Amino acid sequence: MPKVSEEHLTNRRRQILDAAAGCFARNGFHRTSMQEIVKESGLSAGLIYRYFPGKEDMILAIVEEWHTTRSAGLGTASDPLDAYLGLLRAIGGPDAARQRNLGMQAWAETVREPRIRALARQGVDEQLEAFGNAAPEALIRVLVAIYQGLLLQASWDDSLDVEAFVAAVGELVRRRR
Amino acid sequence: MPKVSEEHLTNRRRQILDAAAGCFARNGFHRTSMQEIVKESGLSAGLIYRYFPGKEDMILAIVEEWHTTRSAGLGTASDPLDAYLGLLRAIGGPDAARQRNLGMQAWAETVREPRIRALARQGVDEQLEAFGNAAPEALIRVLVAIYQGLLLQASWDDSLDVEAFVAAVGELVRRRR
Amino acid sequence: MPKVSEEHLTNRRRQILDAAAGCFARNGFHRTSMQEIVKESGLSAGLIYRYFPGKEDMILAIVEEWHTTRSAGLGTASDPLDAYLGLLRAIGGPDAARQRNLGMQAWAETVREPRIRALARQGVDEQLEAFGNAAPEALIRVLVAIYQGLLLQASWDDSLDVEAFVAAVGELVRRRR
Amino acid sequence: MPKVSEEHLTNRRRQILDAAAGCFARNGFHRTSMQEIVKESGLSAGLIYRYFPGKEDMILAIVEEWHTTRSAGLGTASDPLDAYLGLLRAIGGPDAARQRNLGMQAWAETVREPRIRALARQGVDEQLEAFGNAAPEALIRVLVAIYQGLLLQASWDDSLDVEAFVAAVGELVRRRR
DNA sequence: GATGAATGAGGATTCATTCAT
DNA sequence: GATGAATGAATCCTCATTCAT
Repeated sequence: MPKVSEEHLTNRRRQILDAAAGCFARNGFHRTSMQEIVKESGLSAGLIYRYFPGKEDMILAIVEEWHTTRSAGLGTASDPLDAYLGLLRAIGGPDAARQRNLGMQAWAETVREPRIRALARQGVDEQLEAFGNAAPEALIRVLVAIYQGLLLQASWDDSLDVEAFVAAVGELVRRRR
Repeated sequence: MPKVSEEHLTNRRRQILDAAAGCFARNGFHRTSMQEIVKESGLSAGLIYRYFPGKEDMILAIVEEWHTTRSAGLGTASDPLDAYLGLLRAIGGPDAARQRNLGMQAWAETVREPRIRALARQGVDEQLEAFGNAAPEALIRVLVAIYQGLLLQASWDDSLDVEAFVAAVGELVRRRR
Repeated sequence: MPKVSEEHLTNRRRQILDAAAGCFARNGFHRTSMQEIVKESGLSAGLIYRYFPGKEDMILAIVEEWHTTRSAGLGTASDPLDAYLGLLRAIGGPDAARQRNLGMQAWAETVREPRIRALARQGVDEQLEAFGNAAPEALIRVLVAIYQGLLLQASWDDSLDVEAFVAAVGELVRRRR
Repeated sequence: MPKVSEEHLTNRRRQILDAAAGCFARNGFHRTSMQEIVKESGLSAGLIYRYFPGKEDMILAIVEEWHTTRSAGLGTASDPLDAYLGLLRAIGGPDAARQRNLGMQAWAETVREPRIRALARQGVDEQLEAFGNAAPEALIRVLVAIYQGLLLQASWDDSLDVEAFVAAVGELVRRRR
C-alpha cells in the first residue's frame, strides 16, 4: 500500500525545500531552474509538483520558513540585549552564508510579491511586539536595521570582523542606559 | 567624425537607463523583460543593444549608478553626523521608493554576480574610508547597517515613522561622545 | 479459479467506463486526464490500468459502446419510419446531452484513429443493411445524415424545437411514398 | 526598416494558419503540437506567438475561418435549391477531405469551448436567416443537418456515392413543392 | 544610424503510465 | 488484488538576442 506515512510526506517536503534552498542560496530565485532543483533533490519533476503547485509557491515556502527561523526565541531571553547580540554573531558568522543569501533573495522579492512583502514586514513587527516593553519602537527598529545591515555586509565581506561589529553595537546600546 | 554628437549618445544612454530603472524598480531585474524596457524607453530593441551588449550589462550599469549616487558627498560635510542623519531621512522618505527597490534588487544580485558584489562591498568600503578619521571601522559599519536596514523597513512599511527612527539613531550616536 | 467473480469484474469495468464517459462528455477526450477519471471513478490509477491498457483503449471502448447503443433495435421495428422518428426525438431531447457530446468526440477521433473511423463507418453501414430492403442506400444515408445533423444542432441550441424538426422530416419522407 | 508591409503580415498569418490547418486536419487539434506547426510553417515558435497569443487562439481562428468559408454565398443564389445541392456535392467531394476533418474537429470543440459553440450555432442560424423566406425553420434545419451528416459520412467512406446522395436529397425536397 | 521581425534555446509544468509495497 | 507515489518525456510558451532592410 503506497499510501505513505505522514512522516514520509514531511521528509519529502524537507528534501525538496532543502534542495531548493541550496539552489536558491547559490544562484538566486530566478537563476535557479526547476530542473536544477529536480536534480539537486534527487527526485523527479512530477513529484515535486505534488508538493508545490509551482515554483512561486516553493519560493514562498522558503521565505516563510526563513522568517520563521529568524523570529524564533528572541524576546523570551533573560537578557534581551545579550540575546540580540548573539543573533548578530550568528548572522555574521561563516555558517550563516546560506541564510544570508536566502534573506537577500527574500528581500528582493518583497518588491513584486505582496505576500513576501507581508512576511518581511511581519518579521519586523514581531520584533517590535516582542521587545515592546523594553524599548521604544524606533529603537527596536534601529536594532533590527543593524541586524539586517550586518547580514548584508557579512555576506559581501568574508573578512568582516563580526566581533568588533557586535562590540560596537553593544557599546552603543549599553551606554544608553 | 561621429555622426551623432557625444551629447546625443549620453542622452540616449540616459533614456535607456531611466526606462530600465523604472522597470527594474517596479518588477525586479528578472521579471523585467527586455521587451518591456524597449517599450518603456520608446526606442527599438536593436538600438538598445548598441548601447548595452546585453541585459546583464544594463543591470550592472544600473547598479553602478545606484552606488555612485549613494556614496555622493558624504564625509565631506562639515558635520558628518548631521549629513548622515540627512541620508537616513532621504532613504526613508516617500520619494525614495524607487531607489529602495533598486537597492534591494542590487543586493540580491550580489549573491550570484561577483561584479555586483564587488560594487556593494566597495560602497561600504568607501564609507569606511570617508569616515576613517572620525570613528572606528566597526562603528561606521554599524551606521551603514542602520542605513541599509532603514532602507528595507521603509520599503515594507509606508507608515514607518522615519523621524522617530532618525531621532533614535541620533540619540544613540550622540550619547556616545 | 478467479479470485473475483466475473460479475465483479464487469461491474468494475462499468464503473470505470461510466466515470470516463462522464469526464469525456464534459471535457472531451483530450482535456480529460487519467487523473480525473481516477478521481471520478473512485478507484485507483493502478486498478484502472488493469482493466484498460491505456487511455487510448478506454476511448476506444467508450466509442464502441456508443455505437453499440446507437444501432440497437432499429430496422426490426414494425414501422421503421416511426422508429426512426423516435430515434430523432431521443437524440434531440434534453436527456441526451451526454450522448451527443460523446458522439461529437467520437466523430473527431475518426480523423486520426482508424479503428474509430471503422466503427463510425460500420455504424452507418449497419443502418444501410438494416433498411436495405425498405429503401435505396442513398435515401437511408440521408436519413442517417439527418440524425447526425440533429445531434449536432441539438447540442448547440437548447431551444431547438425538436418536435418541429421531426415533423418536418416526417413530412419530407412520407410525401415520398 | 523591418517594419513590414500590411500584406506581409497578412501573408504570414496565412502561412501560419495554413500550416496549422494542415496539421489539425491530419491529427486533430490536440494531437498536434505547436512544434509540428512550427515545422510545417517553416517559421519559428517565437514568430508564431507574435501572431497568435496561444494555441487556443489559433484553434479559434481556424474554426472561425472554417465557418466563414462555409457560410459564403448561399441564399443569394438564383435557385437556392440548386445552390444547396452544389454545396452538398462540394463537401462530399474528394477535395474537401481537409475541410471535413477540420469541421469534425471544430464540432468536437463545441463541447468545451463556448466561443466555438457560439460559432457553430451561429453558422446554423445564418442559414436559417438566409433561407428564412423560402422555407420554414425546421425544414432548413433538416437541410443543414443533411449537409452535416454528409460531411461525416463522406469523411468515413471514400467510396460513398455523393451523386446518388445528392440526387436522393433533390428528389426528397423537390417532391415537396 | 535605426528598426522590429525573426530566431530558437530554455523554462515551467502536465500527464500517461509504472511499480514497490 | 489494490494502491497511489513516483517517473520523465513531452508540451506550451517566453525572451534575450540578432540581422536583413
